[in-house]
Amino acid sequence: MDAETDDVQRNRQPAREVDPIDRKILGALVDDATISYAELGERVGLSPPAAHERVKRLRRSGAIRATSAIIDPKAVKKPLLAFVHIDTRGWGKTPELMAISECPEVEEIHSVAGDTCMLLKVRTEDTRALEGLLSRIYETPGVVSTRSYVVLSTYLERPVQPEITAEWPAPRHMATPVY
Amino acid sequence: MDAETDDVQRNRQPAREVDPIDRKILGALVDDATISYAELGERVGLSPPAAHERVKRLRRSGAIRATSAIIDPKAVKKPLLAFVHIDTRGWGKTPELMAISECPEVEEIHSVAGDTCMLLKVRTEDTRALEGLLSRIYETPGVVSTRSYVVLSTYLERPVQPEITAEWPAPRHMATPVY
DNA sequence: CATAATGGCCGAATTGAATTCAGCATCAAT
DNA sequence: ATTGATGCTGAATTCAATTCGGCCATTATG
Repeated sequence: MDAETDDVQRNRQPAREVDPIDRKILGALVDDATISYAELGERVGLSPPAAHERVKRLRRSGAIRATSAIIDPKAVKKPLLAFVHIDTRGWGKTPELMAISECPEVEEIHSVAGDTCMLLKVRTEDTRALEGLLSRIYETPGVVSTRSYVVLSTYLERPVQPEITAEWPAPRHMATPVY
Repeated sequence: MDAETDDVQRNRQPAREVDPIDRKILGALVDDATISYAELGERVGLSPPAAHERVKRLRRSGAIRATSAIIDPKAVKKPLLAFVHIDTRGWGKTPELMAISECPEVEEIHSVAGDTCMLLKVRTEDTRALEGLLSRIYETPGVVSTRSYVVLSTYLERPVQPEITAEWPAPRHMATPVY
Protein backbone atom coordinates (compact mmCIF):
# COMPACT_ATOMS: atom_id res chain seq x y z
CA MET A 1 0.00 0.00 0.00
CA ASP A 2 2.78 2.30 0.89
CA ALA A 3 4.48 1.40 -2.34
CA GLU A 4 1.34 1.94 -4.32
CA THR A 5 0.69 5.29 -2.76
CA ASP A 6 4.24 6.34 -3.54
CA ASP A 7 3.84 5.20 -7.09
CA VAL A 8 0.67 7.12 -7.65
CA GLN A 9 2.01 10.33 -6.23
CA ARG A 10 5.53 9.99 -7.54
CA ASN A 11 5.24 11.96 -10.69
CA ARG A 12 1.93 13.57 -11.33
CA GLN A 13 -0.29 15.22 -8.84
CA PRO A 14 -3.44 13.20 -8.06
CA ALA A 15 -5.01 15.00 -11.01
CA ARG A 16 -6.81 17.32 -8.68
CA GLU A 17 -9.18 19.53 -10.60
CA VAL A 18 -8.49 23.21 -10.98
CA ASP A 19 -11.26 24.66 -8.85
CA PRO A 20 -12.63 28.22 -8.95
CA ILE A 21 -10.17 29.40 -6.31
CA ASP A 22 -7.28 28.00 -8.33
CA ARG A 23 -8.58 29.85 -11.34
CA LYS A 24 -8.65 33.08 -9.37
CA ILE A 25 -5.12 32.43 -8.24
CA LEU A 26 -3.99 31.77 -11.79
CA GLY A 27 -5.69 34.93 -12.93
CA ALA A 28 -3.97 36.99 -10.28
CA LEU A 29 -0.55 35.50 -11.01
CA VAL A 30 -0.89 35.90 -14.75
CA ASP A 31 -1.67 39.52 -14.05
CA ASP A 32 1.20 40.04 -11.67
CA ALA A 33 3.30 37.28 -10.20
CA THR A 34 5.26 39.62 -7.94
CA ILE A 35 2.56 40.05 -5.32
CA SER A 36 3.06 38.55 -1.88
CA TYR A 37 1.20 35.48 -0.71
CA ALA A 38 -0.51 37.71 1.81
CA GLU A 39 -1.85 39.85 -1.01
CA LEU A 40 -2.72 36.83 -3.12
CA GLY A 41 -4.49 35.18 -0.21
CA GLU A 42 -6.51 38.29 0.44
CA ARG A 43 -7.64 38.45 -3.18
CA VAL A 44 -8.90 34.91 -3.24
CA GLY A 45 -10.08 34.70 0.36
CA LEU A 46 -7.36 32.52 1.84
CA SER A 47 -4.63 32.79 4.44
CA PRO A 48 -1.09 33.32 3.18
CA PRO A 49 0.06 29.75 3.85
CA ALA A 50 -3.05 28.32 2.19
CA ALA A 51 -2.49 30.46 -0.88
CA HIS A 52 1.12 29.41 -0.92
CA GLU A 53 0.14 25.76 -0.68
CA ARG A 54 -2.18 26.14 -3.64
CA VAL A 55 0.46 27.82 -5.72
CA LYS A 56 2.97 25.09 -4.91
CA ARG A 57 0.44 22.51 -5.98
CA LEU A 58 -0.29 24.36 -9.21
CA ARG A 59 3.42 24.44 -9.94
CA ARG A 60 3.96 20.77 -9.17
CA SER A 61 1.02 19.73 -11.28
CA GLY A 62 2.34 21.75 -14.18
CA ALA A 63 -0.63 24.09 -14.35
CA ILE A 64 1.87 26.89 -13.73
CA ARG A 65 4.64 26.10 -16.17
CA ALA A 66 6.89 28.96 -15.23
CA THR A 67 7.02 32.44 -13.85
CA SER A 68 8.77 34.75 -16.21
CA ALA A 69 9.55 38.33 -16.97
CA ILE A 70 7.68 39.79 -19.91
CA ILE A 71 10.04 42.12 -21.65
CA ASP A 72 9.41 44.94 -24.07
CA PRO A 73 10.54 43.91 -27.55
CA LYS A 74 11.60 47.46 -28.35
CA ALA A 75 13.83 47.56 -25.28
CA VAL A 76 15.84 44.65 -26.66
CA LYS A 77 15.91 45.98 -30.21
CA LYS A 78 13.23 43.78 -31.71
CA PRO A 79 10.57 46.14 -33.00
CA LEU A 80 9.61 44.03 -36.01
CA LEU A 81 7.12 41.23 -35.47
CA ALA A 82 6.12 38.81 -38.22
CA PHE A 83 4.27 35.56 -38.74
CA VAL A 84 5.84 33.27 -41.28
CA HIS A 85 3.90 30.51 -43.00
CA ILE A 86 6.06 27.73 -44.39
CA ASP A 87 5.11 25.12 -46.95
CA THR A 88 7.23 22.01 -46.88
CA ARG A 89 7.65 19.11 -49.23
CA GLY A 90 7.31 15.61 -47.80
CA TRP A 91 6.58 14.71 -44.25
CA GLY A 92 8.75 14.44 -41.18
CA LYS A 93 10.93 17.30 -42.25
CA THR A 94 10.05 18.82 -38.96
CA PRO A 95 13.28 17.96 -37.10
CA GLU A 96 15.35 19.89 -39.60
CA LEU A 97 13.21 22.94 -39.15
CA MET A 98 13.58 22.71 -35.39
CA ALA A 99 17.14 23.90 -35.78
CA ILE A 100 15.89 27.45 -36.04
CA SER A 101 14.69 27.19 -32.45
CA GLU A 102 18.22 28.27 -31.66
CA CYS A 103 17.51 31.72 -33.02
CA PRO A 104 16.27 33.87 -30.18
CA GLU A 105 14.26 35.70 -32.83
CA VAL A 106 11.97 32.71 -33.22
CA GLU A 107 9.33 32.64 -30.52
CA GLU A 108 6.85 30.09 -31.75
CA ILE A 109 6.83 27.10 -34.09
CA HIS A 110 3.58 25.31 -34.80
CA SER A 111 2.44 22.78 -37.33
CA VAL A 112 -0.97 23.74 -38.60
CA ALA A 113 -3.84 22.39 -40.59
CA GLY A 114 -4.95 24.49 -43.50
CA ASP A 115 -3.15 25.46 -46.66
CA THR A 116 0.23 25.73 -45.00
CA CYS A 117 2.41 23.39 -42.97
CA MET A 118 4.32 25.39 -40.42
CA LEU A 119 3.66 28.65 -38.73
CA LEU A 120 6.35 30.74 -37.06
CA LYS A 121 6.19 33.79 -34.89
CA VAL A 122 9.40 35.76 -35.20
CA ARG A 123 10.67 39.05 -33.84
CA THR A 124 13.62 40.83 -35.39
CA GLU A 125 15.51 44.08 -35.26
CA ASP A 126 14.57 45.12 -38.78
CA THR A 127 13.54 43.88 -42.19
CA ARG A 128 17.16 43.05 -42.89
CA ALA A 129 17.29 40.59 -40.03
CA LEU A 130 13.94 39.15 -41.08
CA GLU A 131 15.40 38.55 -44.53
CA GLY A 132 18.38 36.83 -42.96
CA LEU A 133 16.07 34.60 -40.96
CA LEU A 134 14.01 33.78 -44.03
CA SER A 135 17.11 32.90 -46.02
CA ARG A 136 18.11 30.57 -43.26
CA ILE A 137 14.68 28.96 -43.35
CA TYR A 138 15.00 28.48 -47.10
CA GLU A 139 18.29 26.70 -46.57
CA THR A 140 16.41 23.99 -44.73
CA PRO A 141 15.81 21.00 -47.00
CA GLY A 142 12.15 20.41 -47.72
CA VAL A 143 11.10 24.02 -47.52
CA VAL A 144 9.07 24.87 -50.60
CA SER A 145 7.83 28.36 -49.98
CA THR A 146 7.09 30.90 -47.28
CA ARG A 147 4.63 33.69 -46.83
CA SER A 148 5.32 36.39 -44.29
CA TYR A 149 2.82 38.59 -42.54
CA VAL A 150 4.53 41.60 -41.09
CA VAL A 151 2.73 43.09 -38.12
CA LEU A 152 1.90 46.77 -38.44
CA SER A 153 0.30 47.24 -35.04
CA THR A 154 -0.30 44.99 -32.09
CA TYR A 155 -3.57 45.70 -30.33
CA LEU A 156 -3.50 42.87 -27.85
CA GLU A 157 -0.84 40.48 -26.68
CA ARG A 158 -1.15 38.62 -23.44
CA PRO A 159 -0.37 35.28 -21.84
CA VAL A 160 -2.80 32.38 -21.63
CA GLN A 161 -5.81 33.50 -19.61
CA PRO A 162 -7.36 31.09 -17.13
CA GLU A 163 -10.91 32.27 -17.75
CA ILE A 164 -13.24 30.65 -20.24
CA THR A 165 -16.27 32.07 -21.98
CA ALA A 166 -19.08 29.95 -20.60
CA GLU A 167 -21.72 30.40 -23.25
CA TRP A 168 -21.33 31.40 -26.85
CA PRO A 169 -24.40 33.21 -28.09
CA ALA A 170 -25.89 30.74 -30.55
CA PRO A 171 -25.98 32.54 -33.88
CA ARG A 172 -29.48 32.66 -35.34
CA HIS A 173 -28.46 31.67 -38.81
CA MET A 174 -26.87 28.41 -37.83
CA ALA A 175 -28.38 25.01 -37.45
CA THR A 176 -27.72 23.09 -34.27
CA PRO A 177 -25.05 20.48 -34.83
CA VAL A 178 -25.77 16.92 -33.88
CA TYR A 179 -22.62 16.80 -31.79
CA MET B 1 17.72 74.22 -17.07
CA ASP B 2 16.13 72.65 -14.09
CA ALA B 3 12.89 72.69 -15.96
CA GLU B 4 14.47 71.14 -18.99
CA THR B 5 16.06 68.41 -16.95
CA ASP B 6 12.72 67.71 -15.30
CA ASP B 7 11.08 67.59 -18.65
CA VAL B 8 13.52 65.12 -20.03
CA GLN B 9 13.35 62.85 -17.03
CA ARG B 10 9.69 63.31 -16.29
CA ASN B 11 8.32 60.30 -17.98
CA ARG B 12 10.92 58.02 -19.39
CA GLN B 13 14.02 56.87 -17.69
CA PRO B 14 17.16 58.74 -18.85
CA ALA B 15 17.10 56.32 -21.78
CA ARG B 16 19.96 54.40 -20.29
CA GLU B 17 21.06 51.76 -22.70
CA VAL B 18 20.42 48.12 -21.96
CA ASP B 19 23.96 46.93 -21.43
CA PRO B 20 25.24 43.34 -21.59
CA ILE B 21 24.65 42.80 -17.87
CA ASP B 22 21.06 43.98 -18.27
CA ARG B 23 20.64 41.53 -21.10
CA LYS B 24 21.90 38.72 -18.93
CA ILE B 25 19.51 39.77 -16.20
CA LEU B 26 16.62 39.81 -18.64
CA GLY B 27 17.61 36.42 -19.93
CA ALA B 28 17.69 34.98 -16.44
CA LEU B 29 14.35 36.49 -15.48
CA VAL B 30 12.64 35.39 -18.67
CA ASP B 31 13.87 31.93 -17.86
CA ASP B 32 12.76 32.01 -14.25
CA ALA B 33 11.61 35.09 -12.43
CA THR B 34 11.29 33.32 -9.09
CA ILE B 35 15.00 33.24 -8.30
CA SER B 36 16.33 35.37 -5.48
CA TYR B 37 18.37 38.49 -6.06
CA ALA B 38 21.28 36.66 -4.49
CA GLU B 39 21.01 33.97 -7.15
CA LEU B 40 20.46 36.51 -9.90
CA GLY B 41 23.42 38.55 -8.76
CA GLU B 42 25.64 35.50 -8.74
CA ARG B 43 24.66 34.62 -12.29
CA VAL B 44 25.50 38.02 -13.68
CA GLY B 45 28.41 38.82 -11.37
CA LEU B 46 26.78 41.37 -9.11
CA SER B 47 25.89 41.72 -5.43
CA PRO B 48 22.25 41.17 -4.47
CA PRO B 49 21.50 44.87 -3.94
CA ALA B 50 23.14 45.79 -7.24
CA ALA B 51 21.13 43.18 -9.10
CA HIS B 52 18.02 44.43 -7.38
CA GLU B 53 18.79 47.98 -8.37
CA ARG B 54 19.18 46.93 -11.99
CA VAL B 55 15.91 45.05 -11.98
CA LYS B 56 14.10 48.02 -10.47
CA ARG B 57 15.52 50.22 -13.20
CA LEU B 58 14.51 47.77 -15.90
CA ARG B 59 10.99 47.77 -14.50
CA ARG B 60 10.76 51.53 -14.25
CA SER B 61 12.05 52.01 -17.76
CA GLY B 62 9.48 49.57 -19.05
CA ALA B 63 12.01 47.06 -20.36
CA ILE B 64 10.39 44.58 -18.00
CA ARG B 65 6.70 45.06 -18.67
CA ALA B 66 5.45 42.55 -16.17
CA THR B 67 6.26 39.39 -14.33
CA SER B 68 3.66 36.78 -14.91
CA ALA B 69 2.78 33.17 -14.47
CA ILE B 70 2.86 31.09 -17.63
CA ILE B 71 0.06 28.61 -17.37
CA ASP B 72 -0.54 25.36 -19.18
CA PRO B 73 -3.42 25.79 -21.62
CA LYS B 74 -4.55 22.23 -21.07
CA ALA B 75 -4.78 22.82 -17.33
CA VAL B 76 -7.37 25.51 -17.93
CA LYS B 77 -9.26 23.55 -20.54
CA LYS B 78 -7.95 25.28 -23.64
CA PRO B 79 -6.26 22.58 -25.69
CA LEU B 80 -7.17 24.06 -29.06
CA LEU B 81 -4.94 26.77 -30.49
CA ALA B 82 -5.69 28.57 -33.72
CA PHE B 83 -4.59 31.56 -35.73
CA VAL B 84 -7.41 33.42 -37.41
CA HIS B 85 -6.85 35.70 -40.38
CA ILE B 86 -9.57 38.27 -40.89
CA ASP B 87 -10.28 40.31 -44.00
CA THR B 88 -12.21 43.49 -43.39
CA ARG B 89 -13.99 45.91 -45.64
CA GLY B 90 -13.15 49.58 -45.31
CA TRP B 91 -10.67 51.09 -42.94
CA GLY B 92 -10.84 52.03 -39.30
CA LYS B 93 -13.10 49.17 -38.48
CA THR B 94 -10.51 48.24 -35.96
CA PRO B 95 -12.27 49.61 -32.85
CA GLU B 96 -15.25 47.36 -33.45
CA LEU B 97 -13.03 44.34 -33.65
CA MET B 98 -11.35 45.28 -30.41
CA ALA B 99 -14.49 44.26 -28.58
CA ILE B 100 -13.38 40.66 -28.80
CA SER B 101 -10.48 41.51 -26.54
CA GLU B 102 -12.96 40.79 -23.80
CA CYS B 103 -12.91 37.13 -24.66
CA PRO B 104 -10.23 35.46 -22.57
CA GLU B 105 -9.84 33.05 -25.49
CA VAL B 106 -8.29 35.80 -27.59
CA GLU B 107 -4.62 36.23 -26.80
CA GLU B 108 -3.34 38.37 -29.59
CA ILE B 109 -4.71 40.86 -32.10
CA HIS B 110 -2.46 42.31 -34.76
CA SER B 111 -3.00 44.25 -37.92
CA VAL B 112 -0.75 42.88 -40.61
CA ALA B 113 0.54 43.68 -44.04
CA GLY B 114 0.00 41.02 -46.63
CA ASP B 115 -3.16 39.60 -48.09
CA THR B 116 -5.10 39.82 -44.88
CA CYS B 117 -5.97 42.59 -42.47
CA MET B 118 -6.11 41.22 -38.98
CA LEU B 119 -4.46 38.29 -37.34
CA LEU B 120 -5.71 36.71 -34.13
CA LYS B 121 -4.25 34.10 -31.87
CA VAL B 122 -7.00 32.30 -30.03
CA ARG B 123 -7.18 29.39 -27.63
CA THR B 124 -10.40 27.53 -27.00
CA GLU B 125 -11.74 24.46 -25.28
CA ASP B 126 -12.77 22.73 -28.50
CA THR B 127 -13.82 23.27 -32.08
CA ARG B 128 -17.28 24.16 -30.88
CA ALA B 129 -15.98 27.09 -28.91
CA LEU B 130 -13.82 28.14 -31.84
CA GLU B 131 -16.92 28.15 -34.01
CA GLY B 132 -18.68 30.31 -31.44
CA LEU B 133 -15.79 32.73 -31.44
CA LEU B 134 -15.73 32.87 -35.23
CA SER B 135 -19.45 33.51 -35.37
CA ARG B 136 -18.95 36.36 -32.99
CA ILE B 137 -16.20 37.73 -35.19
CA TYR B 138 -18.50 37.53 -38.22
CA GLU B 139 -21.08 39.56 -36.35
CA THR B 140 -18.67 42.45 -36.34
CA PRO B 141 -19.55 44.91 -39.10
CA GLY B 142 -16.89 45.15 -41.77
CA VAL B 143 -15.68 41.60 -41.47
CA VAL B 144 -15.59 40.10 -44.93
CA SER B 145 -14.01 36.71 -44.41
CA THR B 146 -11.81 34.69 -42.14
CA ARG B 147 -9.32 31.90 -42.56
CA SER B 148 -8.41 29.77 -39.58
CA TYR B 149 -5.25 27.82 -39.08
CA VAL B 150 -5.75 25.21 -36.41
CA VAL B 151 -2.55 24.21 -34.66
CA LEU B 152 -1.82 20.48 -34.68
CA SER B 153 1.37 20.57 -32.64
CA THR B 154 3.34 23.29 -30.94
CA TYR B 155 7.07 22.75 -31.12
CA LEU B 156 8.18 25.98 -29.56
CA GLU B 157 6.43 28.70 -27.62
CA ARG B 158 8.34 31.10 -25.45
CA PRO B 159 8.36 34.73 -24.35
CA VAL B 160 10.37 37.48 -25.99
CA GLN B 161 14.04 36.58 -25.73
CA PRO B 162 16.55 39.32 -24.97
CA GLU B 163 19.28 37.85 -27.17
CA ILE B 164 19.81 38.86 -30.75
CA THR B 165 21.50 36.99 -33.55
CA ALA B 166 24.51 39.16 -34.30
CA GLU B 167 25.35 38.11 -37.81
CA TRP B 168 23.15 36.47 -40.39
CA PRO B 169 25.20 34.31 -42.70
CA ALA B 170 25.00 36.21 -45.98
CA PRO B 171 23.36 33.86 -48.44
CA ARG B 172 25.52 33.32 -51.51
CA HIS B 173 22.74 33.66 -54.01
CA MET B 174 21.75 37.12 -52.92
CA ALA B 175 23.02 40.45 -54.10
CA THR B 176 24.06 42.95 -51.47
CA PRO B 177 21.34 45.53 -50.98
CA VAL B 178 22.25 49.17 -51.30
CA TYR B 179 20.68 49.88 -47.91
C1' DC C 1 45.24 70.03 -13.79
C1' DA C 2 42.84 69.57 -9.80
C1' DT C 3 38.44 68.92 -7.89
C1' DA C 4 33.78 68.39 -7.24
C1' DA C 5 29.69 65.70 -8.61
C1' DT C 6 27.52 61.78 -10.29
C1' DG C 7 26.42 56.97 -10.82
C1' DG C 8 26.96 52.39 -9.65
C1' DC C 9 28.71 49.06 -6.68
C1' DC C 10 29.58 46.58 -2.19
C1' DG C 11 28.83 44.86 2.76
C1' DA C 12 26.30 45.20 6.91
C1' DA C 13 21.94 45.93 9.08
C1' DT C 14 17.01 46.02 9.16
C1' DT C 15 12.58 45.06 7.68
C1' DG C 16 9.30 42.20 5.83
C1' DA C 17 7.79 38.12 3.48
C1' DA C 18 8.21 33.09 2.71
C1' DT C 19 8.01 28.96 4.91
C1' DT C 20 7.31 25.63 8.64
C1' DC C 21 4.55 23.71 12.07
C1' DA C 22 0.93 22.20 15.31
C1' DG C 23 -3.74 22.00 15.82
C1' DC C 24 -8.50 22.00 14.05
C1' DA C 25 -12.47 21.29 10.85
C1' DT C 26 -14.50 18.80 7.04
C1' DC C 27 -15.48 15.05 4.22
C1' DA C 28 -15.16 10.19 2.54
C1' DA C 29 -14.61 5.61 3.32
C1' DT C 30 -14.67 1.87 6.29
C1' DA D 1 -19.46 5.93 14.65
C1' DT D 2 -14.44 5.84 13.76
C1' DT D 3 -10.50 6.41 11.06
C1' DG D 4 -7.80 8.66 7.58
C1' DA D 5 -6.88 12.15 4.42
C1' DT D 6 -7.17 16.85 2.96
C1' DG D 7 -7.08 21.64 3.45
C1' DC D 8 -7.35 25.46 6.35
C1' DT D 9 -5.67 28.82 10.12
C1' DG D 10 -2.55 31.46 13.27
C1' DA D 11 1.86 31.65 15.50
C1' DA D 12 6.76 31.02 15.09
C1' DT D 13 10.92 30.71 12.53
C1' DT D 14 13.88 31.25 8.73
C1' DC D 15 15.34 33.45 4.85
C1' DA D 16 15.23 36.99 1.34
C1' DA D 17 14.15 41.82 0.04
C1' DT D 18 15.27 46.25 1.01
C1' DT D 19 17.72 50.16 3.10
C1' DC D 20 21.79 52.54 4.18
C1' DG D 21 26.52 54.37 4.56
C1' DG D 22 30.73 54.37 2.40
C1' DC D 23 33.87 53.43 -1.57
C1' DC D 24 35.51 53.73 -6.32
C1' DA D 25 35.40 55.13 -11.11
C1' DT D 26 34.03 58.15 -14.49
C1' DT D 27 32.69 62.61 -16.01
C1' DA D 28 31.74 67.40 -15.72
C1' DT D 29 33.65 71.92 -13.94
C1' DG D 30 36.42 75.72 -12.14
